[in-house]
Amino acid sequence: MIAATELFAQHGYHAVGMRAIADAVGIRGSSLYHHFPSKTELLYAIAHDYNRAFIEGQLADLSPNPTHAARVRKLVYDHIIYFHEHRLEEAVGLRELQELRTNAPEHYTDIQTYRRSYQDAFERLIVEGRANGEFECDDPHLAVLAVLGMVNSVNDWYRDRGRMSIVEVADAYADITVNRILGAR
Amino acid sequence: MIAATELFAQHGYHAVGMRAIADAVGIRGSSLYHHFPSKTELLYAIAHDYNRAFIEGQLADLSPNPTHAARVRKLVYDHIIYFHEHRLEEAVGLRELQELRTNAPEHYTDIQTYRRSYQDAFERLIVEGRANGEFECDDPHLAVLAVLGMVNSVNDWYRDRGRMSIVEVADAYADITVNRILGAR
DNA sequence: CCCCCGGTCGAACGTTCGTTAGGCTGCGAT
DNA sequence: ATCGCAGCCTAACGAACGTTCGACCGGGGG
Repeated sequence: MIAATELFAQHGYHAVGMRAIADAVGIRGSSLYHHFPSKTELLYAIAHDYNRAFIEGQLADLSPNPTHAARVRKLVYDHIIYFHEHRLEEAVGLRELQELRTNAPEHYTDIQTYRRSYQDAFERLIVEGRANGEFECDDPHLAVLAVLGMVNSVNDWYRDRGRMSIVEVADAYADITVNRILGAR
Repeated sequence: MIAATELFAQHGYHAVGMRAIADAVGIRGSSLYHHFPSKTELLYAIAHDYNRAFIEGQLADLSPNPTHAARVRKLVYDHIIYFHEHRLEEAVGLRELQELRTNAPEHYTDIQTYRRSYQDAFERLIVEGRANGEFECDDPHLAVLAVLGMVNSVNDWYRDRGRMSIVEVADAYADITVNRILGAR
């Protein structure tokens, strides 16, 4: 399954055949059907496992952080680190969702539910932080979308051999999110 | 070509066959080869025309704006409006670039040059604005990447029947960019 | 009037696609 | 010792893929 993830991430779902995936793990194409009932289900398995692991990990342990600002900072920081470590799954999970939408709608809505719960939790954090005076922010809903767009785009340009390390980027983006976009006092 | 753009945007480059494109314009698959020498070149034509039109339009008339803050605001605002009006081309131009990268590298670098010139112009604006005291911003390069990620993600969630109109979103994002991320005084 | 040629067509090329069917092998449980 | 079964295999299915070829059709210029 991780072989399929790499191939999907690199070439795209439709550009990779079952035989190519099988080659990557040293078996024949037909043998894949003993592990996954169809190519679509294989894609779903990748996207589902990845989203589930990411979101459950992210939402698990926010309470130890004393302030909402610290929680948001940790959320953004961990988000970027996790996305970088799992950038292949992420590329598949985002780019090929359209495929699930048209070929397996119930699996699509399933994954959308996960993503939505993450976005909602994030927004709740901002609303609460604004209510107790930590944040100064006109539109929490829009702020979440802006922040998520920002952090999700890191993998589009970040390269390991670049000017900054990934932890420096994560730190800087967490700063921008909390101190700038959310206007923490 | 606009028919091909719609199909590529909706289903992805590899999921759409030449015969499907031909059907959409009322001819047979083989007739397409009198207009484009190959499927790859058709994709390139779409991506190239779109990127060229967008970037030349964006960088044309910034000088009338008095301050750098006003220029950045207009850039972000127009960027979002344009991306929304041409969201199909944009989806193709971004998502299928990988295809050009592996199948037609010289066309890929060609388009990357366009995108890079846009990013550089944006960054220059921020550097200058910081130099004359309009902006307060630690890392202009990172700020550009953050802003571009933010504005490029609008089409992933924006729907015409939603809470806000596209001009309201463009306004709000321009505000966030100038007043928050760039810390305009 | 005829000729040229851009545009379209049907047919076919060889390849690859996702998927199925049936058979072989080797291991763990009974 | 025997059974069941997971896992892999080869072979094949019909369909679709990108692309090429040669022919035909219609209209504008000589």
